[in-house]
Amino acid sequence: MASRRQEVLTAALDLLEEVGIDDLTVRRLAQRLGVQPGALYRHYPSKRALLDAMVGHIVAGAPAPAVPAGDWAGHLRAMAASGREGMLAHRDGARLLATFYDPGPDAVASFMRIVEVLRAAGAAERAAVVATDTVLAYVNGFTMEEQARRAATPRPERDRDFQAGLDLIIAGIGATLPPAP
Amino acid sequence: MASRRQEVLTAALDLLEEVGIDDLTVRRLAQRLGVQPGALYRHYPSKRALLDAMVGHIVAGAPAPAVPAGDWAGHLRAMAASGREGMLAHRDGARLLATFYDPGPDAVASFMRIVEVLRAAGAAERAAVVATDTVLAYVNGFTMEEQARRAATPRPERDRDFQAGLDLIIAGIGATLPPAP
DNA sequence: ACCTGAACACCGTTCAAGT
DNA sequence: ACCTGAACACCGTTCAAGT
Repeated sequence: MASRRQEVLTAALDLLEEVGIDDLTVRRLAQRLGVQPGALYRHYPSKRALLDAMVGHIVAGAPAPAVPAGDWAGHLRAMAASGREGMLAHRDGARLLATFYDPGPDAVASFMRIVEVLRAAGAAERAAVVATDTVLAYVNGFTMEEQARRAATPRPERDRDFQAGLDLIIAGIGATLPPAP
Repeated sequence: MASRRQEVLTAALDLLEEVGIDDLTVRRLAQRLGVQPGALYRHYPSKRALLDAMVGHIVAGAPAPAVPAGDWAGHLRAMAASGREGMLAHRDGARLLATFYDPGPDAVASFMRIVEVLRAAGAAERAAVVATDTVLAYVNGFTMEEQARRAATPRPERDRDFQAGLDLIIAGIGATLPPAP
């Protein structure tokens, strides 16, 4: 069922967990698959292409949960949480995303969905884009730093701090919106 | 006057500008200095140490400008602007910082200064730390993405968007502070 | 369709030896 | 103090040839 291409990708994701991105090597991956290094180029045209596929798998694996239609803050929180979760779920996930993430049509679509939700709440087009971009930048910056440090602080504290910063941004966005009916 | 160690560092920073971080190689650097690769290890114990020194030079080169004592928002803006500026001033600056930045005593001190300014404005200790961390995460996340895209949008627009997002966060922080006398 | 064998042009790092 | 020469253990990638 699983194509050889799939198996290579899965092995690469496993290897990432074991050795981290710096030691994720074409040759090591080949060894783990019991194959010569050059053989992998049948399945992916370059290491870069493999890393792109890994990133695609990571972002696809963190779908935003359903949120009530009118709840713009809930949408923002859901996007933020699923973005952070997707990165934290994999060793060096944030660095991998930051270095190799090229937003595909799905990412653009989910970005636009958030913008629409904010527009529906009364935000002007530009304000909605700025707000969405700001939350995104915060999520990436926070998670990057969080994962770079060697987990000095326990997870519940980090969750609390993440939420606190996000609430600050959401409060700022809320102040620019017309009051709810 | 300039030590050899300094000259190596300067050459490395020049090379970064020319070829980018991915092609910044010990061997290329040696060639540029007219020297054998191994010779560089007299001056820096490892490539990693060299990169750390480059990061130190970049962060030191972006000092925050003076700001009126009571102006907490001005302090936040100054920190944000100088952080972004320092990264944008060098090719791959954001990626370099994100990957090799280990905050030294200077960075901690300037972080604490901002926290103090917020405390003086009436913020509780934790709220002040959260606010400072949030701005920092935003700056890093925004600049990272800004530099990753191949400068599709012109600089003035990017400045405007950066400011707009920052203002959102500052508005959120302001809402948690007691009103100014 | 998938892999081997073998090469090519590179890496970072070490270390005796030279001046 | 600084550098050479030479090696070591690696990289990513290509490609004819095999099954």
